[in-house]
Amino acid sequence: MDDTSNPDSDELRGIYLFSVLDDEQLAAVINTTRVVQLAEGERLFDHGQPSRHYFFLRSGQMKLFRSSREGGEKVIEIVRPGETFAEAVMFMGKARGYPVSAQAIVASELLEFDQASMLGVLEQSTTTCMRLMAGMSRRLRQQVDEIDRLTLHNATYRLATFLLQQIPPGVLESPELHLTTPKHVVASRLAIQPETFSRILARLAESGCVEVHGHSIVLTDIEALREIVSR
Amino acid sequence: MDDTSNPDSDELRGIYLFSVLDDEQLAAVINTTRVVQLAEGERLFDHGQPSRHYFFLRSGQMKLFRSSREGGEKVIEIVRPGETFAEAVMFMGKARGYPVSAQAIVASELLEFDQASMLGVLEQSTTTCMRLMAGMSRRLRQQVDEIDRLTLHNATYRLATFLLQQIPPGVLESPELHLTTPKHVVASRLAIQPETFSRILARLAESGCVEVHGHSIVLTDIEALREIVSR
DNA sequence: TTCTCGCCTTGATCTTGGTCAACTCGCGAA
DNA sequence: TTCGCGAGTTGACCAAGATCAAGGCGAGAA
Repeated sequence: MDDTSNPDSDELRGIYLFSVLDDEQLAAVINTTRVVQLAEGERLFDHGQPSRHYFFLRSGQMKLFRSSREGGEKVIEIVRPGETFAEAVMFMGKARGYPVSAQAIVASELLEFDQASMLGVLEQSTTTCMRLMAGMSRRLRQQVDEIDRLTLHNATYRLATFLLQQIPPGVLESPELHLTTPKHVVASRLAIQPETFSRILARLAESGCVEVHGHSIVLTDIEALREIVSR
Repeated sequence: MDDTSNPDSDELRGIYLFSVLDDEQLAAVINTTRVVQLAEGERLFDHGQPSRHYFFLRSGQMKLFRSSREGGEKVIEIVRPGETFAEAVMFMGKARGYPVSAQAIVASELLEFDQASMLGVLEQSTTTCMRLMAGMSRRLRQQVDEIDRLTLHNATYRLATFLLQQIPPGVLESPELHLTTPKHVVASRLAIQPETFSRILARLAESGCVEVHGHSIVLTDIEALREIVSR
């Protein structure tokens, strides 16, 4: 499929939120959908900005983050192609605006959906409501896990957990991970400074858990990593 | 109203999830509702335990928390009378179970609702779906705020934020707060050790922001607290 | 009343991870 | 090819908050 084309029914039905909609409902969504192209580093929206849209990432990579006045930045989530984000925002009342900022890590292409049209669909389709609620519920649980890691565990634990999560499903032994995200962004995702991230990774390499060659990380001793995480 | 009685329609309609239900739907909910009494320190459910119910706190106080293997504990939320909790869990699939543990801080009385009956209601009432989604969305935002505070701000900031949030609406000047929760639980809520909590509060008292007498805290200089938070 | 048990406080010390600074490495542009 | 810049790494040092230890204090029981 042409990557820069307008969306068609098939593409939208592949998105979990729209998969059960009938043709008419789908048409209502498509009518208010736009394709958005972002260059590397470009902002999609800012924390606090009134929210009218939610998004589907077709290609590229986005980060959702919070900033502090002193210049600190915490990446809340890294969005990968095929994922939606900001769907949950439409119930917060636009007064409060987006809870995070969104920026393209690399050049990205997105579909921009209208909140109002989605609300109309939700009124008609409890099934879609259920799907959305399931998605929100999953995210809620992830946030609790994140708070758990931030408060009950140290930086090494968080990094080890991250590495294990990156293992593609089905791979059993010594997988080679290719970081598609700059290390300093991963560090922020894990609430670690870049220097500390580098040091911890070096220590893991020294103890034989991993081998690092630039963006490639081979998990040579998965059991040792699991040991760190289960302790 | 008798505090230990079974719930009636009026009480349930006061709960945001049920306020728009018709008599028949309400009856379905009431049929599967139980009153639960907990003594101080008693557990309601544990992290990971299969979830079948969600709850409304009639009286008392509950804490929702995560534990680590080493004995650490992080309070995710303190539940006060009139609030519901674990509503969002019903979409996660019972396989995963409750994302936190729940324990009574003081003797408490709750209403226990059945997830299955609620799912039936949601199928029929998009309005109720909307309410539930609004509630989940609000919680999602709160969690992002929490992650923000944990990663981008220090312990003093978190404590000052907490104190300002405790001000009853309408009070403008030098409010006197009565901690209904043990300080070590508040400390855990803020991801601070009890010793550090005590020290920071002492420092705030010394600098004239607050006056502490046991469980009573007078905010003598709200502006100074706001200054800490807005920096 | 006195005893006792937790909660809280305070002091001393330690540790993790942050900060500051210097340097390397690769890559794209001129 | 060289230059320049940004990402990453490494070292030295620092500080916020944790940990360990010792009392104090107040509420409930005897």
